[in-house]
Amino acid sequence: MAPPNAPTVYDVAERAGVSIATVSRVLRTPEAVKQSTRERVLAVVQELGYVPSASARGLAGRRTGALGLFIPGHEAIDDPVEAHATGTGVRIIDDRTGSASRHRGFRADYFDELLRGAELEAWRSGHALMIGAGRGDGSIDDLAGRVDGLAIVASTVSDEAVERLAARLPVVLLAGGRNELPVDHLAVDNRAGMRAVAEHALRVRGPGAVLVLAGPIDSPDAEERRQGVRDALAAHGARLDAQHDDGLFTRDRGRERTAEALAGGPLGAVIAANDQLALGALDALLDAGAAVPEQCVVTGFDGIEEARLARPPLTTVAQPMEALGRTAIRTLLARIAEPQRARSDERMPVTVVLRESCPPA
Amino acid sequence: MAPPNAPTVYDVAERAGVSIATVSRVLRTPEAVKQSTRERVLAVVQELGYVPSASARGLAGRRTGALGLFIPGHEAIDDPVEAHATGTGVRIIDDRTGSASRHRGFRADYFDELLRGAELEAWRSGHALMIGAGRGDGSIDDLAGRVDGLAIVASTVSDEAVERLAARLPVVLLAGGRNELPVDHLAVDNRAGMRAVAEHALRVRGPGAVLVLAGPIDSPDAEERRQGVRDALAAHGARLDAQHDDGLFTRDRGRERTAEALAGGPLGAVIAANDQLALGALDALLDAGAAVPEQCVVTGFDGIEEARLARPPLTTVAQPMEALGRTAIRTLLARIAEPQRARSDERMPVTVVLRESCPPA
DNA sequence: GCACCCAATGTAAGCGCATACAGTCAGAGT
DNA sequence: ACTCTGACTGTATGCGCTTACATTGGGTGC
Repeated sequence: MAPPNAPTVYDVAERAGVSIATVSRVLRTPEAVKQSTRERVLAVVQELGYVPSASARGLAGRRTGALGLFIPGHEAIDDPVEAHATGTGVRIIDDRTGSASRHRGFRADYFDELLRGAELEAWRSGHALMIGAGRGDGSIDDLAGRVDGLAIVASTVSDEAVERLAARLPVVLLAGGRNELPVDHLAVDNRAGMRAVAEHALRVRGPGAVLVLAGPIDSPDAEERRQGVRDALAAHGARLDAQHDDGLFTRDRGRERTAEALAGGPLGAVIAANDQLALGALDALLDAGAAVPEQCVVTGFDGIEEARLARPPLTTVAQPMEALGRTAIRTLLARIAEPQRARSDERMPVTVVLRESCPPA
Repeated sequence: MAPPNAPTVYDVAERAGVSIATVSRVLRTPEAVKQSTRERVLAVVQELGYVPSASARGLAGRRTGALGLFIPGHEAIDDPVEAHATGTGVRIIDDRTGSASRHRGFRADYFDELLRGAELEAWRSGHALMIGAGRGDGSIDDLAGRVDGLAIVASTVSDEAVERLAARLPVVLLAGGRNELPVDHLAVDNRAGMRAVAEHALRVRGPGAVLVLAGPIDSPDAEERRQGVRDALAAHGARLDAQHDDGLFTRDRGRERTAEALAGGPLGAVIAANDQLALGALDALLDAGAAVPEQCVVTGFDGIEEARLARPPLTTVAQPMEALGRTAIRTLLARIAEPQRARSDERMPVTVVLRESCPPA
């Protein structure tokens, strides 16, 4: 069922009555081979089911023909549906409320599109795409040995590792605000996007206080968004009665902090640094019986699918994930083509998506 | 920024004052090297930022250390949010109803988990995971040349291509009912799952007719599910007044057919072969003012996220996608370890998830 | 003190392919 | 008829690593 008898150039060459160089040429530079020869060789290739070894090709050609994308690792699995998968037969569970989340949120919503964009662009350029998920610097080394260029989602790997890798192959860093490293950098316009949505929220907010859920203090992205909120607050006149929370990027955090704030008085707006926090805020507001958006408007950031499907649909700032993926690959290709070009530091535009949770004025 | 000066074993060996064989041993079989030597070599590896070339290793070792997963290709991109991504700055759009879908449904909901499972398992076994998306037999050849084993989602590649590849390396076919090919096969228990959910639907159905949305006639999966419905109908007494539709797997199809059926009289149950169809049925029922589940119950199949978030939440049969991914890799590893083992043909269990659209009795 | 053995390391031979370089040969030019 | 040119094709080398086999040198047992 799986004999390790893969044919090589030698087999093809012998059978076609040519040298291995000709076989190689037929595959790499077909126009350099006489048509009759080419056809004969291709026929043998077909007949033998010959597939060139990427290893040999990579070694001889000093390039692997693959590009890498390194994303944060998966969370542990803890899924009631999945857990069953070890048994047999059919199991029936009661999940009437649809609460049995499959614990994937972040990954599926955020990275799948990135991956799609990257893969599409890699394919266009004739490269394969190899993805790796962050599980320590070791795993990225493994990836690095297999590719001609590497796109790394920020915060998955230490700065030192990035620098070390960058000395070996083209690297582009994705997202994250930092860009002190001597590598190409690609991010979204967190600050402007956040400012835009925050200004809108402040403009249409209800009568209560403003709550800012600003996210982790050690996240460069969160920091830029925080700055965007400051811009918006400043633009709306000196000091607002804004409450502020620095913390996790989780839905639970959003719910807790919003509930706490509500205990201190009515809220007129919740401005969250990501969609998870905003969804948590929605949870708390609905629990407390506060009408969204009539009494309190809510905004998020990221544009995950769950925000769209929330009730009410969540106003947010959509990141162009697919475009990010595409651009990351393009940046990589540009550097591969021209190693000495100036370090790029691109910002991708974002889109404020106005939905029911904070509708147009 | 990207000097092509990657250090090799020779550099490390020279600097550490050993032979390249010793360097290789330190990395492959550390226990075979004296501790003092090992430490000296590792120090140099660290210092030079040495990363072994996967190509050279693959060529010399006759294995790439990578496994492949081949999934259906991406759909064309047609996304109002994404389309903006070529400009700059911040754009604002009005999507109050949350209808600006990002056109990813299938991919994100279905394959991300598969990918996660596969990757997790590959990582555990010390393999890298390479994913490829179906764009013709050519692209899978490219993948095949890079990996030690290949998991292929059925219906992405022709049977001939699968056979050809299987002659070269271990292959496992995922999903799909067919299994005539001489390769390992892995699927879910479509029939039993469908029978279980259909029996439940028939048991709790409303007073109207039963509509079966059976999916494409050329899909092996759909055929198995169709059989499951037949089983359920038979178990519920000979002939039911069931209407039947064979066709696409899309939401629009579900909506259309359900609307047509409703025009002919009230429905008591809609049993769909996948979640997209079921969601379409929900659309049509809500349009028509039919109460779900009071008047008509609805069931789907797959367990995509959107089913959980639908209103009402959709009763469905969840596939253990992550477990499928894991098992696919395990199957591959088993065959790599023992090429002559018997062809495996495993069925994974499914979970009927009862939600509001067809609640427990 | 000598033959032996084993642990540690070195030597050398490829792995399958790309490619620089060296033919070969038919037709063009003189 | 002879050289020259260019289109094709063959020869030979090496990419960076793994690994079978050879070598070395210190114990061990007698």
